[in-house]
Amino acid sequence: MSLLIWTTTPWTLPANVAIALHPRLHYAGVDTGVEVLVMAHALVETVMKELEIDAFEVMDEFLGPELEGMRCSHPWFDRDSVIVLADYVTLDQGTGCVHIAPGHGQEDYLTGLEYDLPSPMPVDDLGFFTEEAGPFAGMSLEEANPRIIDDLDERGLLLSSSLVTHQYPHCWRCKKPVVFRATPQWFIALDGNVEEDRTLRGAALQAIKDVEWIPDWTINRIGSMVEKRPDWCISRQRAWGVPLPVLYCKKCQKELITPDSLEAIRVMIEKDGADSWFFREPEDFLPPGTKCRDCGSERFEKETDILDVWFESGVSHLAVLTDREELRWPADLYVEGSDQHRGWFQSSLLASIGVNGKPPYRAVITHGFTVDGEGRKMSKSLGNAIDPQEVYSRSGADILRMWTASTDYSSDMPISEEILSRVTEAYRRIRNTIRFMMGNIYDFEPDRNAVQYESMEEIDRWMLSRLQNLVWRVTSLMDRYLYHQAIQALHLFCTADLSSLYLDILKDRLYTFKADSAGRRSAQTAISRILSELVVMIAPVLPHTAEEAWLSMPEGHRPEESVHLSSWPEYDESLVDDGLDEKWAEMLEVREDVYRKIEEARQDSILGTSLEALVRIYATGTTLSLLENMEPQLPAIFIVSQAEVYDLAEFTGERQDSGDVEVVIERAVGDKCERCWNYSPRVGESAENPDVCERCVSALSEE
RNA sequence: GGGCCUAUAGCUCAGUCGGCUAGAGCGCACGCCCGAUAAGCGUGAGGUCGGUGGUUCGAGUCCACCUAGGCCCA
Repeated sequence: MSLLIWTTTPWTLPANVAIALHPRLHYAGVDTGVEVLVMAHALVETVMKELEIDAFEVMDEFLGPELEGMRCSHPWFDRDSVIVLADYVTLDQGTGCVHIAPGHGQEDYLTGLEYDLPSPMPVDDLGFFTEEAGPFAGMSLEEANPRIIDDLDERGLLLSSSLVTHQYPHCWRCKKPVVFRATPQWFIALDGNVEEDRTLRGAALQAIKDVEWIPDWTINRIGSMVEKRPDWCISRQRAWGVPLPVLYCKKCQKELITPDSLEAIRVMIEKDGADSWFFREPEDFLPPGTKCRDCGSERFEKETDILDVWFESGVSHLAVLTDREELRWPADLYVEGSDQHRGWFQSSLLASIGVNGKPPYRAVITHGFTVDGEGRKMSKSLGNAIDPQEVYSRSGADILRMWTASTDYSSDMPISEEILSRVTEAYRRIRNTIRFMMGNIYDFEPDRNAVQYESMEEIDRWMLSRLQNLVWRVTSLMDRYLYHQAIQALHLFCTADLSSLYLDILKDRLYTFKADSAGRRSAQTAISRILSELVVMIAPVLPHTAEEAWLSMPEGHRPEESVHLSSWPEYDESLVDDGLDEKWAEMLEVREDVYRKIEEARQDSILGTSLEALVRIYATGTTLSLLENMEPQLPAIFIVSQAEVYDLAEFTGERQDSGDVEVVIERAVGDKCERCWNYSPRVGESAENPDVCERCVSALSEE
C-alpha cells in the first residue's frame, strides 16, 4: 500500500520525514490493479483521471486519524516517513496526503515540532545538496529536480508528472525563487522571564501604558503588535554587520556566552571597534583560561552570523542618550512612520525593557505615509511620485517643510503639484506680509520712537490683543504637536487680521501722516511687535525665511543674533483686551455690510476705489452708539473718504438689509487729494499746496 | 484573509457633550487698485459631510454593514 503525495518542489523530497492527513477528512484505499493507493476520498475521481487510470476500485474508507502514527518507507533512505495529522491539509490540489519536510517550510517545521520529528535539511548555504541527500549530493537544486523525478519514475514510484504554473514566493530583490531552509538561529525569547514573574513581553506591554502615544489610538496598534509578535530572531546570515558575540567550542560545538566572555568582547569592541571581532582570534580577547563548560576545551571559534539591524537601531537610545553629556535618557520623543510599530518603536522598547526595565521614550509620534493627490501610495510604475529633492531645489526647503507642517500627519499625507502650489501661495502670503511690515518700520527705532501702550491708537492696541490670542493659540497647538493647525492659524492671521484688515487700514497712516507723528509711531510700535513675534513663531517651520527676515530687520529689532536663538513669544496678558475684541468684532460686521454696498456701487460704475466713496450708515441701539463714538475713525476703518452715521429712523429709502443696519454709498464730496488720494471738499484751500487736502496741508506744514 | 487607521467645498484644514441654515484660508469667477507689484483690496459661486441602513424629537458627530485608500501581518 502506498500513500500518494503531490509536490511542486521535488527537491524537498530528500528531506521528507512525514506525510500529513487531515484530522477530519475521509480517505480511501484505491486498488488500481497494480497496488493500493491511499488518497482523500473526495479526490479519487480527479486523481485517477490525472493518472489516466480508468479501472480502479475503492477498497476501503477511513478517517485520517485512523492512520496517525503509521509509518511509510522513504523513497531513498532507510528512514520512516510517519503519518501525521495537520489542519492545513486541503482538497484544493493534490491528493489530500501532504508531503512534510520540516527543514523546508514553516508549517512543516511546526508539524515537525508537534510530532517531535527530525528536521533533515540537506541543502547547503549555496543551494547545493549535501551528503545527506544521498544520490543527489553535490547537485544544485535546479539540477536535481529533474533527476529526482527521473529517479522516482525509474523505480516505479512516480505516477504522474506535469508542468503547473502556480504562485511561489520569490526574492523581492533578485527575483529568484526562495529556498526555505531550517537553520539554527539566535532568538530573544519574548516570554522568558526578565525578572521573577515578569516576562519581557509582559513588561513591555505594561511599559507601553506609561508612554504618551500620539495620535492616541496608536497605543492599541503597538500594544497588539507586541502582544502577538513571535520571538525576536536576532541572527542574520550576512557577510557584513555587527557581530553576534557568541563563541563555540571547537571540540564539542557547545556555545560560550558568559558574563566574562561578553565583557571581554565588549571591552575589545569599545577599544578597537566592531571590526576587531573579525580580525582577532578568540585566544586574543578571551580571558586566559576560558574553558568550554561541557568538555573543558580551551579552543573556540567565532559565530559568523551578524545581528539583526533592528537590534542595532533598537539600542541606539542606549548608545547615544546615555553616553553624551548634553543628552538624557529616556528620549522625550520618538517620531517615525506607522510601519515602525513593528520596527524601531518596538525594537527600542524591547531592548530598553530588557536592559533598563523602562521604555526608552516618554512620547511617541506616529505619522502616516506620503501618498499622491488621490491618496494612493507613490510608486515608480504609477509615475505619481514626487521627489522631495526636486521640490526643494525648485522651491526651497522651506516650502517642503511648510507642506510637512501643514499636512495632518495622523493619517496619510497627500502631496501633489496642486497641493504644493497651494502651499507655495500660503508661504508667499506669510513672507510677503512680513516683508511689508519690515518695509514700514525702516525709520522706526523701538527705543526712541515707540509709543506707550496707553497712548496707542485703539486699533493698534486691539491688534496687539489679537497677537496675544495668536501667540496663545500657536503655542498651545505646537505644544500638542498640531503643526498643521498652528500653520493655519499663522497663515490666517497674516491674511485675515493683517493683510486684508489691519495693514490695509494702516497704509493711510503710514504713508500720509507726518513721519514722526504719534499716529504713525503708534502703528509702527504695533507692527514692530507683531513682526518680531510672528517671525519667531514661523521659525520652527520656516527656518530660512524667518532667519532671512530676522537678519534684515532694522537696528533695534533684533535682540539676538539669530532668530533661532530668540525666546518663544510669551503670552502677555497685559495686552489682552476682551472689550476691544468684542467691540471690533461688531465693527467688522458693519464693515462687511459697507463693503457689500461699495461692491454694488462699483458694479454700477459709481466708483472704483473705495476712497471715492462717501458712506452713510443708518443704525439703531448699541450699534448706533458704537458707530457714533467711532465716527471720526470710520473713514480710516472703511478706507473711504467720508463716513456719516445716522439713526435708522432717519432712513427714508427702501429697506434692503434685514439686519439693523442700512448702508448707502454715494460718491465722496470734493476733489481727490494728490497726496493721500482721499477726497475732500477742502482740497485747494491752501495756496501753498493747492492739490492737497486739509489733512495733508497740516502734515506738510509741520515737516 | 486578519489587525489598526483614514474619508467634511477643486486643495489644505476647523467643526467641543448629538442641537448647524456645516465654517475658514487658498484656488476659481467677476470686479477694483497701481505707494506690498512674480504684490494688494472687494464681492461671489462652490458641500447628498465616501455609500447604505439603524438609534434618536434631532446625526458630519453614535452603531452596523459596504466602498475606496494607507500601514503592518498571513
